[in-house]
Amino acid sequence: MRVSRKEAAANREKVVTVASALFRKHGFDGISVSDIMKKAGLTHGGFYGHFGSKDDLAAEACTSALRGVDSWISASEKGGLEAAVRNYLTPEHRDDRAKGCLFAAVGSDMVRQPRTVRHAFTEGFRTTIDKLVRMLPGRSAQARRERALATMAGLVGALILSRAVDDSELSDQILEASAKAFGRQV
Amino acid sequence: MRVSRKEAAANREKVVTVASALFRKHGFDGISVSDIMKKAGLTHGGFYGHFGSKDDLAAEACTSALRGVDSWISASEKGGLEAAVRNYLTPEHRDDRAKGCLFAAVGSDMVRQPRTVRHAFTEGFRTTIDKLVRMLPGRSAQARRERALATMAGLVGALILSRAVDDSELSDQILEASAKAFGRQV
DNA sequence: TGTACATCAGTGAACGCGCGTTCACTGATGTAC
DNA sequence: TGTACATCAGTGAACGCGCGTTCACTGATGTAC
Repeated sequence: MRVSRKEAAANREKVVTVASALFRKHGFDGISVSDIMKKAGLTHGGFYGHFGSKDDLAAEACTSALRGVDSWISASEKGGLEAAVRNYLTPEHRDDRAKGCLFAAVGSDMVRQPRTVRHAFTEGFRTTIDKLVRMLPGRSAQARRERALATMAGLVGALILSRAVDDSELSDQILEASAKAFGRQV
Repeated sequence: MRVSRKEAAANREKVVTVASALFRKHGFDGISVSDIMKKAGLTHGGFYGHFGSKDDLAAEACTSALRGVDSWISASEKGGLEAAVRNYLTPEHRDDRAKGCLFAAVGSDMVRQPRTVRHAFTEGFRTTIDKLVRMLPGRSAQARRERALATMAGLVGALILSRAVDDSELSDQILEASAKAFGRQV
């Protein structure tokens, strides 16, 4: 059953990618090592040849998920802040957690995660803020950074609440009101 | 071992109160029925005399936790929106999840909860927005409501991110930048 | 009001289950000659 | 380049554990007379 090193490396990467989607969809406690491995086309026994623990995978999966920020930022570069906000607060993003923003997918669970996972999350957050700052107009660097922090908070909160609520009309209203508020000058 | 009806009713209420704090602190999956009952001064076997399931308790605990919104709103009534924002985005609120806002405590997990729990959350959210709308100045009712929705999103997102991040300096910056942004005219 | 009995709130052992993790094994890959 | 053997990626059964839930039991409460 041995597999070439190249294949093994590809398998490992597949597991991380699959995990980053499944953790976002189901939460860290909502998906098992066994199910992750199955979705990656493997059996659960091989897991510990690649990762030290489920938590270790979670940390890597966070880092992997946060690479998606790049595509969001670059897709919004021309339109500036308003485009970034509009691209983030869409019904499609709300309805597809597996491919969406990690901050919104597991944000309120992060405080209960082990050090390594929180650290990966935090580094990804810093990177995101830095990229957002570069998109913003504004006088001082300080003012731009403050605005980036508040805007990110607004976006994450809006997406989380729009997902949490069980009424699709209210959910749409949250997205629209937030897009309007955070897309213009705060 | 039987206990008077009055005591039984008080025990039931105690379980709901304790659960509302423990769910906020540990998340729905992070605390067991057994531990909740222990914290309420009872043993786990009696649980199903009061509740149909852990999920049923979770729904009641959400409703209970959302009654705390009243004290936040009334404590901020004189100072208006700015006071409400300042009262919400404090380090104390960030550091005491058990007594804090349910939206921020379990927001990103809510989409994965059973119908009854999401419904309790949603009704509490509606009530909160209605109360917040009444605090806001502004022209049309529509504009005030939109502003309330966006502000609540900003507050919840800021609190969640300030808790998620593993760097206390960054955490404080999130709170301060968000308080500044959401406390003034959006 | 007092007695006799039915009720039922709470106890703690036990259940089945799925979880994260371990391990002996398999057989293709990689390497030494 | 070809052969012989060591390596090790992946398999699937098994582990101990804690979970939500059930149940037979206890004994104080509530009620009927």
